[in-house]
Amino acid sequence: MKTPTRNRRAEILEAAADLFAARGFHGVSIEDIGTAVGVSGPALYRHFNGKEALLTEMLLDISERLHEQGARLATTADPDTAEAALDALLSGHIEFALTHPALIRVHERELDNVPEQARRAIRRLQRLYVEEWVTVLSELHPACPPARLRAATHAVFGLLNSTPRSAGELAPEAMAGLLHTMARAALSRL
Amino acid sequence: MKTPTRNRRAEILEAAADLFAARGFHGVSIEDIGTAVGVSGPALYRHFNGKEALLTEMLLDISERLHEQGARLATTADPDTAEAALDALLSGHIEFALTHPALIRVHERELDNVPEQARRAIRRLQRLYVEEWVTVLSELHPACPPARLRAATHAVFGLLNSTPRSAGELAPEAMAGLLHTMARAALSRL
DNA sequence: GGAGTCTGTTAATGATGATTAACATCCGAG
DNA sequence: CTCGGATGTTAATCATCATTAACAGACTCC
Repeated sequence: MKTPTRNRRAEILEAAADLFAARGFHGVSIEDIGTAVGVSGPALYRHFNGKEALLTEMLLDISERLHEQGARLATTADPDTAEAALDALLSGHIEFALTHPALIRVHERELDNVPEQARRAIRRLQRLYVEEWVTVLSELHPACPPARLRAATHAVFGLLNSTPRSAGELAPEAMAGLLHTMARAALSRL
Repeated sequence: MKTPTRNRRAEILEAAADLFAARGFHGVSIEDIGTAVGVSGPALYRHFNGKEALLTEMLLDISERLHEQGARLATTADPDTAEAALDALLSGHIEFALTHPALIRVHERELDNVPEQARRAIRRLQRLYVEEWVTVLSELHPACPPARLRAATHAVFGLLNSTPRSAGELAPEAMAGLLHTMARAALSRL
């Protein structure tokens, strides 16, 4: 029985993400998560070392995906294509946020519940992701100081990550277009 | 002893806001809050009916302040001054977010931990606040469907409320200016 | 100068919840 | 077959917490 095992972990992570997003890390019990995947309670310890370990793996995974995606899409040293790189970053982030609203929410909110060491690793990945944006933006706004570009990047993340809050108001494609337009405009005047 | 009493409640609410913002509602104990204001634990029950009641009052207060502020600043039926009204709404919200980052954070995150009835009241105030923005925006973008304006408003809130996350990167005045500029730009193209 | 209200304090009380123990199944490998 | 590992189950265990009880000082008003 090697193959079915792969799924359990993923199933658990997915269910836990939804629950954490809805009620917060401390608002969800191990038992809740177990129930959500059809097993009950302590069974989760066969797959994770504990509740914190579960959250840690979730956040590390998200941060890695965003960072990796960012590194792939921002690969542009050329000012001519900086515009294109920014559009790619925007589309990538929007796609992720619309596809995985629960993950975005958890990523935004639960870092403090991760044990110190892992938290540092996660923060590093987040920082690297931000720097990818800053690099692209600095080509578009050479005169703008890095601190300002960083703050602007965080602000745009706030805008793009608003998705989970306004869910259902608009169709996904319309929402994607709107977010892209707004973010693009917000970043045009720095 | 009439005067000192007034403070306790405010003190408690303030300390609780900071703690909730930092660790989340379920991550903070009554004892923690007590300690933060220099009394210990059950003393809080002399001022609030319980932990949920405390959070409820906090969120109601925030929602009321934002709504009241919005109603005051958006008072404009005139398309000529819609621009000015929007600027006022922006400045007001930014001022609030920069002055009370903890409150903004709690307001954004903890609604689900409020008991049903109060939650409805809070949601109503939030909805009214959004509608104030939508009203102003609809004068600036008459062709834009309301659902889109609402989504855009939520997105801008996400941008403006990014404050707690990028704290310290920039001086408050610089941050205020940046957020205003970005939000203005984001809302110009709908 | 005492009754009453306000605020606090320190011990229960009772739940809830994370984690671990002890005890089954199932299944593939040899 | 049968041994071992992977997965689960249920019954402890041990903390942490919200909330309530019982008791005490302080200050106001009469």
